[in-house]
Amino acid sequence: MATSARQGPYFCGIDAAMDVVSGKWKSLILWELHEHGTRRFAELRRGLPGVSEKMLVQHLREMEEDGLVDREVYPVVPPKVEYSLTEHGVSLNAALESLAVWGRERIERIGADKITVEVA
Amino acid sequence: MATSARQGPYFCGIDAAMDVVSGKWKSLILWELHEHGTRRFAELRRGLPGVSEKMLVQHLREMEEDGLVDREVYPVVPPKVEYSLTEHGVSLNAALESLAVWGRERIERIGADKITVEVA
DNA sequence: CGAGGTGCTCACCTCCGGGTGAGTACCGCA
DNA sequence: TGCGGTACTCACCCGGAGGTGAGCACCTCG
Repeated sequence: MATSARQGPYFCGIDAAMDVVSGKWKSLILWELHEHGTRRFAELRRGLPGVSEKMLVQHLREMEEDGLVDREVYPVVPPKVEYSLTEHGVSLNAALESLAVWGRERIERIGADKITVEVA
Repeated sequence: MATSARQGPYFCGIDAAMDVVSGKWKSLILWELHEHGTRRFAELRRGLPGVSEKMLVQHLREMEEDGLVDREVYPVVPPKVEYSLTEHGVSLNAALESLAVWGRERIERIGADKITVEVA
């Protein structure tokens, strides 16, 4: 899935969007990038407690293929790669905002625990 | 997962919402119910080509637990069960609308096939 | 001189979401 | 009489998403 375009036939717009967001960390990556603008690999890893490096790379690669994130590699001696949102990534985030609002209301309703991420 | 409240700790509102929509057919069920109002089990099954009965039941039960759908059983001789959206289901659908718009734009961009469901 | 950080890749394994197919209790229709 | 429809449940299996841990090439800091 990571190396091939997904583009499966869709029933409606929803699953076309879901396809792009499906993946345990996709939406969180989107959110991180939205909050902080440009981030390096290790910064993202630290910002998403619990993510494995493999999954981070994999999801970032998929999101790059989907045209959601930009990946800029600096050929310096200690490797440096910067990730940022493309315009499509930004607009997807905007579309997710109303979902986020609904989710927050749901959290209130059911009284679930919420992890508050410490922003270093 | 079907029989226990999911309520896991969430990073943010998005995954609280995603939790509720995660499942291959959840968003489509939501859409069906939104389009047609009240639907019977077999009507939903026919409206979602490719869904297995087990998955339909399972998803409907989860969505009932999550307070998204109402399930009304008529104790008549040929079994009759009607499903409809609760207010939370309706509001979730509204929140998904902007996602759907984004998804439709993405379909345009990548030129993916789209399954057009014939509404009988 | 070694530990640790940077951005990965690779191999392996586990778990569970989802599919398949059968069974059920009752009815109407041909 | 038996087939098909209604609304399920149950048992089983498979594939893939996701986790674990190692390795790598190079550098800097203690």
